[in-house]
Amino acid sequence: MDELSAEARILAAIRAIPRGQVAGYGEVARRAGLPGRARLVARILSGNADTALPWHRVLRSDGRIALPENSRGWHEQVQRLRAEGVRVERGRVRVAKPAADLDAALWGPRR
DNA sequence: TACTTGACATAAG
DNA sequence: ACTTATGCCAAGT
Repeated sequence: MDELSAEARILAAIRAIPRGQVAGYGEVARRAGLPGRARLVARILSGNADTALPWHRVLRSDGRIALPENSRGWHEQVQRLRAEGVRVERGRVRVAKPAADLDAALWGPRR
Protein backbone atom coordinates (compact mmCIF):
# COMPACT_ATOMS: atom_id res chain seq x y z
CA MET A 1 0.00 0.00 0.00
CA ASP A 2 2.56 2.54 0.99
CA GLU A 3 5.03 1.01 -1.43
CA LEU A 4 4.29 3.89 -3.74
CA SER A 5 4.61 6.54 -1.09
CA ALA A 6 7.96 5.16 0.03
CA GLU A 7 9.24 5.48 -3.50
CA ALA A 8 7.67 8.91 -3.85
CA ARG A 9 9.35 10.12 -0.67
CA ILE A 10 12.70 8.82 -1.83
CA LEU A 11 12.37 10.52 -5.19
CA ALA A 12 11.41 13.73 -3.41
CA ALA A 13 14.47 13.46 -1.16
CA ILE A 14 16.67 13.06 -4.21
CA ARG A 15 15.09 16.02 -5.96
CA ALA A 16 15.78 18.01 -2.81
CA ILE A 17 19.55 17.66 -3.13
CA PRO A 18 20.78 21.09 -4.22
CA ARG A 19 22.73 21.56 -7.42
CA GLY A 20 26.44 21.11 -6.92
CA GLN A 21 25.93 19.00 -3.80
CA VAL A 22 25.86 15.26 -3.21
CA ALA A 23 24.34 12.80 -0.73
CA GLY A 24 24.81 9.16 0.23
CA TYR A 25 22.19 6.45 -0.34
CA GLY A 26 21.66 6.00 3.38
CA GLU A 27 21.45 9.74 3.80
CA VAL A 28 18.73 9.99 1.18
CA ALA A 29 16.83 7.17 2.87
CA ARG A 30 17.01 8.92 6.23
CA ARG A 31 15.87 12.21 4.75
CA ALA A 32 12.96 10.34 3.19
CA GLY A 33 11.98 9.07 6.63
CA LEU A 34 13.16 5.53 5.85
CA PRO A 35 16.26 4.92 7.94
CA GLY A 36 18.08 1.71 7.07
CA ARG A 37 16.69 1.53 3.55
CA ALA A 38 19.78 2.60 1.63
CA ARG A 39 19.39 -0.44 -0.60
CA LEU A 40 15.84 0.51 -1.40
CA VAL A 41 17.13 3.84 -2.68
CA ALA A 42 19.62 1.95 -4.83
CA ARG A 43 16.85 -0.30 -6.16
CA ILE A 44 14.74 2.65 -7.13
CA LEU A 45 17.57 4.40 -8.89
CA SER A 46 18.51 1.24 -10.77
CA GLY A 47 15.03 1.25 -12.25
CA ASN A 48 14.69 4.97 -12.75
CA ALA A 49 14.35 6.36 -16.27
CA ASP A 50 13.66 10.00 -15.46
CA THR A 51 16.58 12.02 -16.80
CA ALA A 52 15.30 15.10 -14.99
CA LEU A 53 15.92 13.39 -11.66
CA PRO A 54 19.29 14.44 -10.18
CA TRP A 55 20.29 10.81 -9.62
CA HIS A 56 23.92 11.71 -10.24
CA ARG A 57 24.05 13.51 -6.88
CA VAL A 58 23.63 10.23 -5.03
CA LEU A 59 26.86 8.47 -4.07
CA ARG A 60 28.08 5.80 -1.71
CA SER A 61 28.75 6.89 1.86
CA ASP A 62 32.48 6.99 1.16
CA GLY A 63 32.00 9.40 -1.73
CA ARG A 64 32.58 6.80 -4.44
CA ILE A 65 30.33 6.41 -7.46
CA ALA A 66 28.21 3.30 -7.04
CA LEU A 67 28.04 2.23 -10.67
CA PRO A 68 30.68 -0.12 -12.08
CA GLU A 69 33.83 1.82 -12.89
CA ASN A 70 34.13 2.87 -16.53
CA SER A 71 30.62 1.71 -17.31
CA ARG A 72 28.43 4.01 -19.39
CA GLY A 73 26.45 5.24 -16.40
CA TRP A 74 29.66 5.83 -14.52
CA HIS A 75 30.95 8.19 -17.19
CA GLU A 76 27.66 10.00 -17.39
CA GLN A 77 27.56 10.51 -13.63
CA VAL A 78 31.06 11.94 -13.61
CA GLN A 79 30.18 14.28 -16.45
CA ARG A 80 26.93 15.44 -14.84
CA LEU A 81 28.68 16.10 -11.53
CA ARG A 82 31.52 18.03 -13.11
CA ALA A 83 28.97 19.99 -15.12
CA GLU A 84 27.69 21.42 -11.86
CA GLY A 85 31.10 22.08 -10.44
CA VAL A 86 31.62 18.99 -8.30
CA ARG A 87 35.22 17.81 -8.21
CA VAL A 88 35.47 14.14 -9.08
CA GLU A 89 38.79 12.31 -8.90
CA ARG A 90 39.27 8.67 -9.67
CA GLY A 91 35.54 8.11 -9.54
CA ARG A 92 35.13 9.66 -6.14
CA VAL A 93 34.09 12.94 -4.61
CA ARG A 94 35.87 14.64 -1.75
CA VAL A 95 34.28 13.49 1.45
CA ALA A 96 33.72 16.08 4.17
CA LYS A 97 35.82 15.64 7.29
CA PRO A 98 33.68 17.19 10.04
CA ALA A 99 35.85 15.77 12.82
CA ALA A 100 38.92 17.52 11.49
CA ASP A 101 37.07 20.81 11.15
CA LEU A 102 35.56 20.54 14.61
CA ASP A 103 38.91 19.55 15.97
CA ALA A 104 40.53 22.59 14.39
CA ALA A 105 37.78 24.84 15.70
CA LEU A 106 38.01 23.48 19.24
CA TRP A 107 41.70 22.66 19.54
CA GLY A 108 43.16 24.82 16.84
CA PRO A 109 45.73 27.59 17.36
CA ARG A 110 45.20 29.86 20.37
CA ARG A 111 42.60 27.71 22.08
C1' DT B 1 9.74 -21.29 2.27
C1' DA B 2 14.98 -21.14 1.14
C1' DC B 3 18.38 -19.03 -1.36
C1' DT B 4 20.34 -15.44 -4.31
C1' DT B 5 21.15 -10.70 -5.76
C1' DG B 6 22.10 -5.78 -5.58
C1' DA B 7 23.72 1.87 -8.09
C1' DC B 8 24.46 0.00 0.35
C1' DA B 9 26.72 0.90 5.31
C1' DT B 10 29.92 0.27 8.92
C1' DA B 11 33.39 -1.78 11.72
C1' DA B 12 37.92 -4.13 11.81
C1' DG B 13 42.36 -5.36 10.44
C1' DA C 1 43.73 4.50 2.60
C1' DC C 2 42.41 -0.19 1.08
C1' DT C 3 40.22 -4.79 1.78
C1' DT C 4 37.25 -8.08 4.16
C1' DA C 5 33.54 -9.50 6.95
C1' DT C 6 28.83 -8.74 8.55
C1' DG C 7 24.52 -6.77 8.70
C1' DC C 8 20.64 -5.06 6.09
C1' DC C 9 16.32 -4.95 3.24
C1' DA C 10 13.34 -5.68 -0.72
C1' DA C 11 12.68 -8.45 -5.00
C1' DG C 12 13.30 -12.18 -7.83
C1' DT C 13 13.83 -17.46 -8.55
